[in-house]
Order: sequence, then C-alpha cells, then structure tokens
Amino acid sequence: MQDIKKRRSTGQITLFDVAKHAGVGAMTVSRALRTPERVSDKLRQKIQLSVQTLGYKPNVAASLLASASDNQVIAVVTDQIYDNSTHILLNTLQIQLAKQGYTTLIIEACHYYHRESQLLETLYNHNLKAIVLFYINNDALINQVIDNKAVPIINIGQQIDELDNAHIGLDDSLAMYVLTEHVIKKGYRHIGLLCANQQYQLFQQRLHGWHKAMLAYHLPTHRIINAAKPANFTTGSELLPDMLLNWPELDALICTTDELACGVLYECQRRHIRVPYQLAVSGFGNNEFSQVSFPTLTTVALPSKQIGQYTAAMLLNRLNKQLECAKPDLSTLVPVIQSRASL
Amino acid sequence: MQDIKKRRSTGQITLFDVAKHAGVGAMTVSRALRTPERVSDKLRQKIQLSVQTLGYKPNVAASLLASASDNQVIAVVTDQIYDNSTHILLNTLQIQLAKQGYTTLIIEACHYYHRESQLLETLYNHNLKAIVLFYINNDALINQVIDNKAVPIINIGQQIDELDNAHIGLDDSLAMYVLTEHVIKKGYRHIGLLCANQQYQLFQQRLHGWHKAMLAYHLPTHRIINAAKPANFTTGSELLPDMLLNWPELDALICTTDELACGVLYECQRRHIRVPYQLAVSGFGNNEFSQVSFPTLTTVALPSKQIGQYTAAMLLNRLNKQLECAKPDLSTLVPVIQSRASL
DNA sequence: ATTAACTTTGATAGCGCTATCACATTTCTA
DNA sequence: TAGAAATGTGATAGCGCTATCAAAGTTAAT
Repeated sequence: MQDIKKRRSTGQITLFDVAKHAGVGAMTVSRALRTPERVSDKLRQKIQLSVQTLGYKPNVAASLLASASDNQVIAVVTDQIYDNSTHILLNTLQIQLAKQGYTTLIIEACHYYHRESQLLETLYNHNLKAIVLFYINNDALINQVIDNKAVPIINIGQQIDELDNAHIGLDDSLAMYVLTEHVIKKGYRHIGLLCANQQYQLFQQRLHGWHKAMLAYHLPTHRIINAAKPANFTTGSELLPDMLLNWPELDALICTTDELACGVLYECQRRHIRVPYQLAVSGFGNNEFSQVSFPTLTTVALPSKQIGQYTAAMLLNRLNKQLECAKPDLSTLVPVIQSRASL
Repeated sequence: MQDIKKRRSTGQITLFDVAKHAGVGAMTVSRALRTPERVSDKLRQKIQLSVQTLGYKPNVAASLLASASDNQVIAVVTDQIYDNSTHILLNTLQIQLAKQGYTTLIIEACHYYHRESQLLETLYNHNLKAIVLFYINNDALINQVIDNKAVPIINIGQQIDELDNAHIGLDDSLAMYVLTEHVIKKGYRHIGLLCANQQYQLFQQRLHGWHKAMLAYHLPTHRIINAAKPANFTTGSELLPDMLLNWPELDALICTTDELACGVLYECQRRHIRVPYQLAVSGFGNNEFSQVSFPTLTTVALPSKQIGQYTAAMLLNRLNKQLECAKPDLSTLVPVIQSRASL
C-alpha cells in the first residue's frame, strides 16, 4: 500500500481515509465508487461499508481535475417559462437527458437582467457540456454563447444565422395558422386577435400565424390588440373591453395564450356575453384549466413532448457521435387542436 | 523561474502557458487574476495582455481544489415561479446577492419531477455556498437538503421543524386559521374543506389550520375531502359534486389552493349554483387569476414580497457571520386576506 | 550608508482524485 | 500441466491551481 504523505488536512474525509479504514488501496476505492463492476464483490462491500461509516463525500473538483472529464451538466437558458406547452417541452427534454446521465439546469434569463454574462461565466466555469438557447432574443447573451466555441449549442426558437446548423424552429406560427383556419372553417368571419407580451418572439410568431391565415382567406387583419402586458388572466379580462369597443362586430376572438383566453371568458361572464353564441373564444397552449373552464376552451398546442424528445435526440447526437439516436419523425410534429365548447 | 515539468497535456491553456508567455512566474499570474492589487501595474498589464492573446480560461475545478474555497454559487430552489411579484422578488434577491459576488441559480423544481435528488446532487457537487428553499413542499427534496449538513439553508414558506432556525415566513396553518375565522365571522356555519395533494405537508398544515379554527368555534369538522389528486382546476371541478352529495347543507367551501377554488367556481357555473349566495368559496395563495375570476375569489396569502426581501439579508448574514444584521420585523409577516366576491 | 520595514515575486509542495501501468491473482486454452 | 488470457489491485505520477514562505526588490528611517 502506498505511503500516506503528509497532507494539509482540510478536515475533509478523503478517499485515503476510506481506503485506510477498509484496508485497501485508494485506487480500489475510487474504482468501487466510479466503476463498481471492476472491483470484486468482497472488497466492494467492505468499501461501501467504510464509505457509509465515515460519511465520505467525493470531492467533485478533484475528480474533474484528475479525470479531465467534463461535467454532465447541460444548461437550458430561456427568456421565461411562458406556458404549459413550454413547460412540457422542457420537462421532456430534461427527462430524456437524465436517462443518459446528464443533469439539466433550466435557467430563466429574465431573472438575471444585465447579469446574464455573469451567469454564463459561472456555468462555463463548471464545464457544462452543452447549452440550449430557448427563445432567447438577448443579443448580448447570444453573442457570448456563440463566442465560446468549446460548448455545443442548440438553438430553439428564432433563427440565428451563426447557429443555423443547430436550430430547431418551433413553428408556433403554423400552429396559429391551423387554429385560425379552424375558426374560419367554423364559419366565423370577424375574427380578432389578442396578443400580450408582444416583445417576445414566441408571441410574435403566433400573431404572424393568425395574420397569414386571415390574409389567405381575404379577411381583415386589423382587429388586433398587441399589448406589452403579461400574458395572464388579468390582461385577458382587461383587454376584452377594448376589443369590443373597437370592433363591435367581432364574432370570434383568438388569444395567444390560454390564460388570456380564460381571462376573456371571465370578462364575458361579467358582461353577460354568451360564449360561443355571441363571441367565440380560443386560446393557445392547451393548459390544464382549459378543459374545465366555463365554458371549456378550444385551444391549440404544438406536440411539446415530441419536440422535447426531438431536441434531446439532437443534443445527444451532437454530444455522443457514436450513440445511436432514434430521430423522431418530423411529420408527427404537427399542431393539435383541442376543440371545446368555447368555439 | 520554476521548471515546467512534463505534463499530460489536456490541450487546455494553463496558467503556466500564460506565465511563460508573459515571462513571469505562475504564481504571479494567479495573483494578477485573483488579487490584482497585490501585483505591480507593469506585470499586471503584461499578464492581462497574455491572457487575452492566449484566450486563457481558468479551470475552476483546479482552483477550488487548490484553495479549498467554496464556490460563490447560491441556489434558489422553488416549486414554481407563480407571478410577477414573485418574479420581482427573486430578481431582487438575486441582485442583492450579486452585489456580494454571488451568482444565484434560480431553479424551478417542478421541471424535475422525481429527479430533484439528481439535481441537488449536481448542485452539491459544485460546492454551492447556500441553498434557499422557496415554497418547496416536496418532502423528499426537503429531506435531502436537510441531510446535507454542510450547506447553509434558508427555508422560505412552510415551517420545517429541522430548519427552524433558518426559517422565514409563517405557518400555513395560521394563515388558514385566520381565513377560516374570517369565513365564520361572515356568518357561515356549514363550512367544508377541499384539500388535494394530501401527501404534502404544506397542504396538511392548511387542513390543520381549518380544523383548529372549526374546533375553536365549536363547528363540525367532518365536512372534508382530502384527496391525493393534484391541486389543480380539474380536481376542484371533479370533487365539488362529492362535497355537495355528502353535505347538502354546505354554505361555504374553503379550498387549499386557488386552483381548486377556481375549479369549484367553474363547476358551480355548470350547475347553476350561485356564488356566494348558495355557496361561498375561498381559495389560498392569492394567485394572479383570483382577482379576475368570475366571481372574483376570496383568498389568503402570506406576504411573500417582504419575505423575499428579508431573505437576502438573512442569507448574507449567515454567510458572513455578521451578527448586526437588521432583523426582520416579524410583525409585518402576517397573512393577508383578499376579500372578494366569492364569499 | 545602514538597518528596519514593507512590497513584490517565484519555487515548492500539495489540494483529492484518477490515468496509467506494473504486478498479482484467477480462469481459460491447448 | 504449462502457458496464455483475463481479471483484480495498488503504487506512482500528475490534473491546474493556490497556500506558503523564502528571497529579492523597494522605500523609510536612523
């Protein structure tokens, strides 16, 4: 057994302590913890017991330094967790990556006004293995990420020229187009759009989808309120009067989120507007409450789960070239309309 | 200058490379980066130039290992970022901590269903300096955090016995007691309780607060449904019929979350039950939608904004061991009832 | 000029762990 | 049965950085 040299003694319980306690070499302890199958059952059990007894906690800094191996951390940076489908997407992504041993840090950049660079610096310093940009439109942040050539990037949402080969475009525009077409085919002609959080590209896309569909069917595209307010229930309630005032002929109202739509539904009740007879309403996102609201809410959603899986596959593919990743069938990534009572 | 020994060469640009390039010792480079004031202007500038030229990035693992110093990372783990005020609150906390050189990772545990332990393991492995539990009611997660004695904890939200000395906020039981008392004083006598997610201690406490108040006023405490379902809109809608069937005399219904309560409101509309005349309803949490629902929802909430403001001070206090920190004025930390149309 | 005090710099020796290889042990092949 | 192959184990030597202290340089005071 190797001699245990004099040590600065930080008070920490080290591998050597465990090795001494178990009467084995330090290397064997290291193996017992990292690659148990390469250690005999007898020693492994003895070592496990010593680890338990001494309460040994590995020092990851030392491990990283010695093995020069990367950390198994992937960061997802997003502007904000907007809605239900986003939540599902990220959750799916996280679960898929976890299956391969990665830990995903989902970080909302909006909590870090003007400090995103510090945040990224910290993440980079911890050797994160990849970074996923999710609907990020903060140029400073994007540039910083691009400048760091060492870390693979996946960009979801808006197109960024430098990241063209690592781009996943979630077609919210298409989903909204399909929904609007659905509304039109139901016979509605005076269709308005209620959009909040207009600064976010995600919502700009939804707006654009509505616009495109209305143009395609030669319907007027001016019945639109595009507010900088948060896309929540309150805003939906607050903005409905403006819509009705400006366009009394409105027979259908499409909202860019389910929250807005449910806020509208509440306001309709207060004003004794019968939905869908006097005004049809639809949302976007298929949130949990949309199936029990009164009336229940017609909504559309992208197949977030599949997109999450697709993203995970793409990411794992880039990280681990030899790993066989089943590529999801892109043709299944189509928006799904939930047709309910409100429309 | 020391001799540069043979190195395994991981391809990384090291301090030694910078030192050689700048014609100084490695230690001087280390100082120039970590404690610039201890290096002469001339050398510091020369070193800075070399760092730029070579694109040197420090290896945090090595730094941590050598200095045995902690990382300057604080994690805030929250169940969900509910609304704008919570968002501002966390952002403020983050900025306060950043002023002291800490980087705050705000992490929503809801993205990590059943994988919170892996998440925390990763965080611990990076020697995070402290952990803030923000309205966490996941017992497994809480226990894991408590088990790790090494990392200071601040617990915001529900009372956890083991974290008594690091707790900010109020007993949810008290808030529910106050709310129930409010309902009783309004004249209601047949008051039921609707609780979901019964496995969470948070909801047990709310249930207990109702129970205590009912006993105190000599009212029957059997009108209660305590389900293991999620505390969402759908569950509220689904459970209302059971309540009405079992206790037709019910004149008020307290729900342990606003989501449940709004689900109940939806079901009342479907059944043409007039709120609050036939049945009064109240929630818990003062969620965003409660102020615009139809009817608007009476609810109770803890003063999360103040709680958040105190957190930064308390946390810095614990980390810096400065005892003269301004102690939070506990008298302001009382539950606030939002009295609205539903009751 | 000389001593004392302070400032600046660098060689050394690890921090706790793992890659590597040598050696010991067991199992398999001919 | 000898020899080859596979398996298990441990001593050594760093990973890239910083604590430490000694040495050199600088300034202040006698």
